[in-house]
Amino acid sequence: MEMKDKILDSAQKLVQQRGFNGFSYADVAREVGIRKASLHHHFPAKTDLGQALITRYTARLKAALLNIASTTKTPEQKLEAYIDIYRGVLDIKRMCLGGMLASEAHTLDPVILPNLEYFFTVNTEWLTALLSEGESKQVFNLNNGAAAQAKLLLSSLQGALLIARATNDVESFEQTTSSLILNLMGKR
Amino acid sequence: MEMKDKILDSAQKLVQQRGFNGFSYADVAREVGIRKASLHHHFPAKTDLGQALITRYTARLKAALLNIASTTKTPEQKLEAYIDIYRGVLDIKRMCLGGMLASEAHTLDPVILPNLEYFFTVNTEWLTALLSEGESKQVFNLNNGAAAQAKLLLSSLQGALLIARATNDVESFEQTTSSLILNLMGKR
DNA sequence: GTCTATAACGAGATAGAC
DNA sequence: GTCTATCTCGTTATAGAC
Repeated sequence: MEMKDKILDSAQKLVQQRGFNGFSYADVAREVGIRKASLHHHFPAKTDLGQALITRYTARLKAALLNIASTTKTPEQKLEAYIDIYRGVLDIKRMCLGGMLASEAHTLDPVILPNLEYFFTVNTEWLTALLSEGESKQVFNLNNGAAAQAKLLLSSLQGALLIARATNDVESFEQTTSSLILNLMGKR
Repeated sequence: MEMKDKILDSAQKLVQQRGFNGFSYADVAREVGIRKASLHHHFPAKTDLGQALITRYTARLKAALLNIASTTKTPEQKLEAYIDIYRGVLDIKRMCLGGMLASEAHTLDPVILPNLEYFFTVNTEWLTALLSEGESKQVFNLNNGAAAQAKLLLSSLQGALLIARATNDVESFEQTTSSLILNLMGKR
C-alpha cells in the first residue's frame, strides 16, 4: 500500500494546488517515480483517483474533528482549532480539496458528487453541534440558528481561503477570521 | 465588434460553468458559429481571452455598483442589491468569474493575476464604504472595523456560491446570506 | 507491480487562401 | 474576418512483455 499512498499524496497536493482539471497522470508519475501507465494499475481511470481522494480527505477530516472534540475544552478553542485546519492549508499555498472540487463540480464525473456533498455535510454538522454547544454555554451568540450560522462559517472559511490564496494575502485571511470569531461572540 | 462580444459572452459562460481549464476554443467556436482558427483572430492566445474576460467583468461590476449607489437609498437595500448579484449568478448555475479564476490562480498566466486581484479590491473597497455608511447611520453594528467586515462579507458570498452550486442547494445560499445580514445588523 | 509501446483523441496555435 | 489544412504537443487509457 506504500505506492498507492504516495500516489494519493501527490495527487492530493496537485489537486489542491492546480485543480482536478489542472494536473495529469504525467505530473503524478514524475513525482512518485513510476511511469504513467503504472498509475492505471492503482487507479484505472482518473475518476477513480478523484473518488479515492475525496473519500480519504473526508475520513481524515472526521478523524481530525474527533481529535479536536476529545482534546479541546472550550467551544472557543474548538472553533480556533477548526480554523487552524484552514490556516494550515493556506500556509502551504493550497486550496481545500473539497472547495477546489466544488469549483469544478460541473466538469466532474457525477459519481463523485455525492461524496463531495458528504464532505460538506460532515463539516456543517460538526460545526452546528459546536455552535449549539457554545450557545448553550453562552460563549456564542447566534441570531439565526446554529445550522445557518454553521453554513455561514463554512462558506466564510472556504471563501477566505479562495481569495487569500489567489491574492497571496495571508493577512486578509486573518482579518476575515477574526471578524468571524468576533461576530459569533458579540452580544446581541 | 459583434463577434468579439459573442465570443466573450460564450467564453464567460463557459468559464463560470466549467473553469478556465475546463473549456476549449472548440467549445466557443461551436457556440458562436465560427471555426476555432477564426477565434485566434480576435484573441490570439487563450490568455488574451482570459484577460479580456476579467477586465470586462470588473468593468461591468463597477457599473453595477455605481447603479446600486445611485438608485438605492438605505444601506440595507444596497447590501441586499449586492447580494442579489450573487443570487443572480447562482440562479443560472454559474460561479462568480472572479471566484472561479481565483480557484485556478496557480495555473493561470501570471499576467492575469493583477487584474484578478483588482476585481477583489473593487469589491472590498465598495463594501467597506457601504459598511462604514451603515455603521455611521447605526443600521450596521461592526465589531472589527468596516474593512475586515467587508472582507468577511465578500468571502462569505464567494464561499456560499461555491458550496451552494456544488451541492445544488439554493436554500443553503439563502440561509447563509440571511445569517450574514442578521450578524451585521445585530446589536452588540 | 512496473515496464515499453502505442492508440485515440483533443488541446492551443499557425500558415496562407479567399 | 473567416476559412481549410496542418502542426505539435499533451491527455487518458490499453496491450502485452517482464
